[in-house]
Amino acid sequence: MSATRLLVLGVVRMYGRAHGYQVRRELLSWSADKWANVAPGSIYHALKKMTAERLLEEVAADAEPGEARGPDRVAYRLTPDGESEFQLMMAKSLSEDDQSPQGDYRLAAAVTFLPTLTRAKAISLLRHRITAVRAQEATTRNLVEEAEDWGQPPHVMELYRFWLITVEAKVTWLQGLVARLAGGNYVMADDDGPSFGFPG
Amino acid sequence: MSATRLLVLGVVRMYGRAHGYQVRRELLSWSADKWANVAPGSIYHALKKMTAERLLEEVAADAEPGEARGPDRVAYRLTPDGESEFQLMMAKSLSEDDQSPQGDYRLAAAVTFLPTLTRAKAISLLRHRITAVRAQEATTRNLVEEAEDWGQPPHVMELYRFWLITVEAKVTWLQGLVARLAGGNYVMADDDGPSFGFPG
DNA sequence: GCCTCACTAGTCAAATTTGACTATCCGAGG
DNA sequence: CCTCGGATAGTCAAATTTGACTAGTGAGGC
Repeated sequence: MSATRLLVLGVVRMYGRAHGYQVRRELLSWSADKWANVAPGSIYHALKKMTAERLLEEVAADAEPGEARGPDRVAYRLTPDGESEFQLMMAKSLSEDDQSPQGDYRLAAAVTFLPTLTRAKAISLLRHRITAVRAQEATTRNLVEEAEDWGQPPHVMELYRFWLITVEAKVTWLQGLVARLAGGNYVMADDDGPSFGFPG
Repeated sequence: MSATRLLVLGVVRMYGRAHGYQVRRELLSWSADKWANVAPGSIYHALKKMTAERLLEEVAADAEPGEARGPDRVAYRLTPDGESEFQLMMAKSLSEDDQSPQGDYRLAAAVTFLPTLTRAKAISLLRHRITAVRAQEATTRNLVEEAEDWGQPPHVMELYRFWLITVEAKVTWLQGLVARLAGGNYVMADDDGPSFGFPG
């Protein structure tokens, strides 16, 4: 659903085992408080919610050498359900463009974890999205071209124009990204070599 | 703060006197549930909140001829405070680009009410925003060009690219809008002729 | 006359988000 | 030894958002 869920799940997954503050720090270091909504409370909430949904499970925090500090320190890791939910959320966030306010933040979150997918999968999901966005683009272009007759105050066309130019930009970027992926950029889950992808 | 507040305040202002369902219908007819977050509950909440803040006041609903239907039907209208708050929100929403998730929805909401401003004011506010967005554009462009060194996994650059292309699109549109305004398009608050602007 | 359907108008509990606030530990400086 | 700042780790009440649900009214069909 929300970008926060995907981000939190993804960060725990990438650490293998993480407690709340670790996730929080990581997300802050990505400035994710800016482009998604990740206030501290939301993170802890997401962790608990997903634990209740059996996507995460609590594990004893590693008592790291020489550390017995501070509060409780519950750590989390993904369950098998969490792993499939993560794959599902990635697929949806990359491929579906639900022109809702949050759509782009989910997209951005998913791109963060892009190397966790195989190259072919990533390309296929993004192509799916391109189709969807293209359809929107066409609809909006029509709106802009025929809006005059439509009984709406003329300045409303500016909104359509704004939408259109945004959507065009998105298509351009998506196509570029697909091209770069197809051209072998980035180390994906099915590549070898120095892996920046996160181990499962 | 939120786009909803501006939308609700603006719709009440444009009707002069409106009850909740009127606002809701109007906003739905703008598909504002898609590009801002206007669920029914938020609208009624905003109305009550702003009433508590003395931006709106309750007035007896016009008992329109032959109607005594349904529930309570409280109507609202702007107080003087509400009027200045509206002007303030318009100014902020148009001129400040707080790269937060909600920034663009506020912008869109404000554009909806653009003709309530004088031409000069609208142009000046938008120019201010262009400056701010340009600064962001430069920052992001740097990020894209120097990201390699930055110790981040390379695919993260795609995020920057996405941000950059979005920001570029926004600048293009803003400049176009300013040009159209400067060229005399749209009937603004200080124009005469068949006014589509909303009477104060 | 009665039933259904759609529109009108709004309520409310539950879910979520916010961000200021609490509390612990560590190291440096005095 | 004491204290003060900063990082660590998280909590919690309040604010906000969500959207399914309630309930009155009129029009049209049978």
